[in-house]
Amino acid sequence: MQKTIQKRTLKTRAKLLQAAADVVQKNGYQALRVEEVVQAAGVAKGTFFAHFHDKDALMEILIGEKLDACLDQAQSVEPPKTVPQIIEALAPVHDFMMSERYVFDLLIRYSGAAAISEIGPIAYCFEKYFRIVMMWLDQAEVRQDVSTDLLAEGVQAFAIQAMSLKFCALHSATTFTDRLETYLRAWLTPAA
Amino acid sequence: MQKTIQKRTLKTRAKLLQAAADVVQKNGYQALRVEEVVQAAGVAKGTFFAHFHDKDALMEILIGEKLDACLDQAQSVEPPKTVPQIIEALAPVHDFMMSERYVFDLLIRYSGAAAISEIGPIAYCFEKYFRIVMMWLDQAEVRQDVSTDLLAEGVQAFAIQAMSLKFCALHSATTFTDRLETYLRAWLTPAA
DNA sequence: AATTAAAAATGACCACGGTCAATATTAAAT
DNA sequence: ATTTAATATTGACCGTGGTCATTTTTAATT
Repeated sequence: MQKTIQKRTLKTRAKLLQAAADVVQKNGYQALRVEEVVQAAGVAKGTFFAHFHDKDALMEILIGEKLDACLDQAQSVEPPKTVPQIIEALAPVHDFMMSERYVFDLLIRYSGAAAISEIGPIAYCFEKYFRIVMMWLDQAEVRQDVSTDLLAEGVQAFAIQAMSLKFCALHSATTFTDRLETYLRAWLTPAA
Repeated sequence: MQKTIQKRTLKTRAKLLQAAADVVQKNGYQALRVEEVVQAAGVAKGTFFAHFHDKDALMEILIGEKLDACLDQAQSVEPPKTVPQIIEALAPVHDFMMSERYVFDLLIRYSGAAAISEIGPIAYCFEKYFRIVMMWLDQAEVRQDVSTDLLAEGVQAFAIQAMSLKFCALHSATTFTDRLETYLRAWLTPAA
């Protein structure tokens, strides 16, 4: 006999994911308790950890799914060509990333998290973010002296920087959008 | 009678900090347990939380102190003028920031953490990092079309990006230094 | 020296994430 | 239909961060 997945397994997993989504819906990601999820799903606590390595693994899935949807939304509009257009197009993505401190922290923590040959849902999203921006930049009015790969990586770095500062009381005089615009103008269209 | 600080308080606090430093010395930051610290200090657990709001608050102090020392070290050398020199000068700082995944995560989490009118030790260090880099850039061979403020913020953003990717199995083909050099050349000396 | 009220220390207790040996269920083989 | 071995579920239990009512200590006042 070899490893076969029972139908029950898929059902239980679906119940857990649904229950978790419901719990998040009610009080946000930060407030989620494993105990609450298993009660809502009608299973024992041990079952949870048979399906997800730890609480973070569940969060990665939930947040990853949502972020993926935001990226699809960003990709569905007309490809932006200027800095303000790029920022506007990415707004749904950035808004979700900043929606909760907890979400932002988890995203950063798992942004590059990948065991060998097994990329996590959040790392996958960061790759997708990168690819989308790169495709835009290929057709946009930006500097041509460096590769679009590099430019796209920079956009990501600056977006994260601007989001970090958004959570900081000290620097909150400037808005996220204004700050990101300043960064990206200097990065994408230097010596203007 | 008004709030007066007893001599005992300072002594206990010093004992806790010394004990914590010893514990970190032995097994690193990640492995530190509050229970171990209070035992080494010879006080009760409750005392710990009378002195520090939570475990993170202690970590902020310990890691902040160390990072501050690294920044002093960076500042003690001849002001760098080129990108490779800047990277070399910052090496002690970056090395410490990347020394443990736990350290890096905590640094990011508290990089902008500041209650109104009370800046934390780590946020203070990020300010210091920023000021040092800004001073260097004022005298360095870099682009002049944007402010050194902005350039220094960018250096920080790219350094964090490069460090994040360093912890990622996927992108580990390129070294941290090489990646940061690519970023900073494009950022500080565009259209070359 | 005795009194006293603020300040500090204590440790039993709780919350919550995570473990694992024991039990129950599934589905393939007979 | 029965057996059987892999697979899934269970819930008591543990580790560790954090709380708080109670007790002890300090230092100013009489």
